[in-house]
Amino acid sequence: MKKDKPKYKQIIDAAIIVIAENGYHQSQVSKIAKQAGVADGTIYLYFKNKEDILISVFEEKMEVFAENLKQIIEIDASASEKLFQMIENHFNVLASDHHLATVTQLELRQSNLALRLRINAILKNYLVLLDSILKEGIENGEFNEKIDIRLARQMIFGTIDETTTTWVMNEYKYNIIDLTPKVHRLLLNAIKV
Amino acid sequence: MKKDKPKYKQIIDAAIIVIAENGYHQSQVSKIAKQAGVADGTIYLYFKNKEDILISVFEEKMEVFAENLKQIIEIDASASEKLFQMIENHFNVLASDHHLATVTQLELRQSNLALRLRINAILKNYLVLLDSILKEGIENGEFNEKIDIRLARQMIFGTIDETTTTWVMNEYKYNIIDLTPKVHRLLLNAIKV
Amino acid sequence: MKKDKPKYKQIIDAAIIVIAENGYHQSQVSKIAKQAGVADGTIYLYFKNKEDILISVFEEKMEVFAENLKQIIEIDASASEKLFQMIENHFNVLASDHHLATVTQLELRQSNLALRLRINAILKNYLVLLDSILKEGIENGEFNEKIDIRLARQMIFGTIDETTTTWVMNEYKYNIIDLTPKVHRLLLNAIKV
Amino acid sequence: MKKDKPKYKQIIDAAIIVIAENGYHQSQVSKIAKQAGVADGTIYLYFKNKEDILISVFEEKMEVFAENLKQIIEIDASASEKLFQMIENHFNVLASDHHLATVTQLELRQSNLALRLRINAILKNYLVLLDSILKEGIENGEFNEKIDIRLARQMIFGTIDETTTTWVMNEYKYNIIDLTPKVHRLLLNAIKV
DNA sequence: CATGAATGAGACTTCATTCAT
DNA sequence: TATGAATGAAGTCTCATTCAT
Repeated sequence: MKKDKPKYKQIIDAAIIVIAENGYHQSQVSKIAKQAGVADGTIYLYFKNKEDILISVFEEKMEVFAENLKQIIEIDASASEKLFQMIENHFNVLASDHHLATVTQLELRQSNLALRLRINAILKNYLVLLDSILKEGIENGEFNEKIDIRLARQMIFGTIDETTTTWVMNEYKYNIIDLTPKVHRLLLNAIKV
Repeated sequence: MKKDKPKYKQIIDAAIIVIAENGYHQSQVSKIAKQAGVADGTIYLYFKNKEDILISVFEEKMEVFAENLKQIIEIDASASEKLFQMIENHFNVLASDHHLATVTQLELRQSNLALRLRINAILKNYLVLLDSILKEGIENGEFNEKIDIRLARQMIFGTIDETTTTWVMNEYKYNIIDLTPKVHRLLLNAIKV
Repeated sequence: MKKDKPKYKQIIDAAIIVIAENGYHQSQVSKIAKQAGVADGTIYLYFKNKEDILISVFEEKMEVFAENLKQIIEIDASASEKLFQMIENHFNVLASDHHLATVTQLELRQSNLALRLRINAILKNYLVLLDSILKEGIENGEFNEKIDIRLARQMIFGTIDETTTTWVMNEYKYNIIDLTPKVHRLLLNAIKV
Repeated sequence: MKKDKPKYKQIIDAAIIVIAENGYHQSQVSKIAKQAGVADGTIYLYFKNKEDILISVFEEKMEVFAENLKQIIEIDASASEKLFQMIENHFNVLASDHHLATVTQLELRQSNLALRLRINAILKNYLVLLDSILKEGIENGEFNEKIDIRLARQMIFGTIDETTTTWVMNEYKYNIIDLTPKVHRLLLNAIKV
């Protein structure tokens, strides 16, 4: 499996650094290769093309979110508590890696539509997990049974995303993790019974 | 004033069509000129450069949102009702011009960071108006005085944006205007007393 | 006669100023028109095309050199004295109009080959007059009869030109008129008996 | 070192041929690449931009003049003899490569001012060597101690340049090398005791 | 005579990808 | 596996000139 070879991760990590520091349109394959300490051609032994690098960057990192979220779902707690954990986790991961935050919130969005559609497909797994929290909350009477799950999911994701992007655009001036309780309360208000 | 000359609007409208139909990166100046029925060089009598066309597209169209929102604010109605109108207006404008919807929700986001920052500056006016609805609601006791206005604004905008983008990505399969009551109720729940 | 109309000279003078201040490649027709206080199209009522403006600039100004030189030739003086006057006159004209000096020594040389060949044709008249000074000097025994007139002319013109260009490139730091005696002595040495 | 790679010289030589045959303004990078037998992009592996090609052309070729002149200075001969050799060498190099002659005397002068200033800086080395011949002649009593070295240098260079340009403009109709004795005698007269 | 809005051809440079070593 | 030199397609913008008013 290519993904397990050291150079694969080496290139992914190099890509995040290069994109965060130079911006999407200034992140040439040669720059990524240099940062990764390999030759340009070597990139193509591990990735089909440039787009494949970017998708893989997203894939690898979304996995972290999804992994964490899976664990959160499995803990023994209320749906509301799980929602809290989810928000906190989201903020935590990005707060601990500003390069990653810049890349996912700003730079990767400049990619072409095709890439963004593929990224959305990856995101879907994350959103499905979010759905399961919502369903659980409705079933156990924590959340209002009348809410439209799809809309609620879009609200939650839209709010987290907008909050994070604003934080990145403000150059991490404040600690985004501190926003968790407020964001949680706001969203909970919207969906609770 | 250049903006009042017919060719100015002609080019703006052509740009929206070309970008919506070809995608951001396949919208060459020559294509826009052809669609507008002018020579390539004529574009540069009305716009400084290609980026200037895109900013102007956004500026011109955001004006519509902002204008409408200003009128909404001035009507004699509750803050809740104004919020409803705002959401409905947002959906209305984009539902009535799918080209515009595609451009603002998908294509323009592929622009480089510099352009996006300028677009954000334009958006600010819109967000300021949204703030005033929130303030009014808090003052007259409709909305919870404990809510953080900035967060509430990010939630509202994030939700509307995410909802609209999902609708565009689903190729306008359903009527987004119909979502207004549900979206409104959800958001209102989050902020009402 | 077009040349006698006020706008003709107006445009010629504007061209010199614009070229001197902006450089050859930054001297668009529209800039010259603006400086002359006429519309772009008006230029084409007086000049066939842009090249025609530049040739006319040269023609008009070379006329001054040639006129002066003709008078110098006609005065009652030795050939050596006439050579002195010629050098002095050349330096005088350019020293009294730095814009003109910049244009003839630096900017006009960037024109294309075709234009430069036409300029050379105009120069010929000037060189013919120089030839007549040389012939006179040889005939009356002032200059060495063995010198090759064509070569001597090239030396004299080459020296004056190189001297002037150096002065312009040094941004008129010193007074070029003061060089006249030294230049004269040097050239005279080369051709005297 | 890029300059030592075969393609570097290949491109320089191609540039001289293309410029001589098509003129400065008709020498597109693609033409030079084609003549050199490489892809357009390859040019940019060896040169920063188009201007860099032109400067390098001049640099490479001026080196020949300067190298030869250095050897001339070192030979055991009178300053007058060295001056002769210098003139002859100058004529020899250009007579043996008409393409080069056209490029240096006519085409390269159409370049913009910035490029010409850089070319002048390269020329300076050549002029410094010429100065040392003059100084030597003055010290050993061959040349008049009263001459102004800078002026004498400008005369010598101006004369050689004007002579060569005239020859090129006359399309090499006569053998410029044959002019050496006459030019030498003329210039020597000007500066000898 | 004068205007000035409109035209449209034309070239430098970048960079993802390949392939011989 | 790994290299890195070479490829070549593709697009923005300028500006001399025209012509309807």
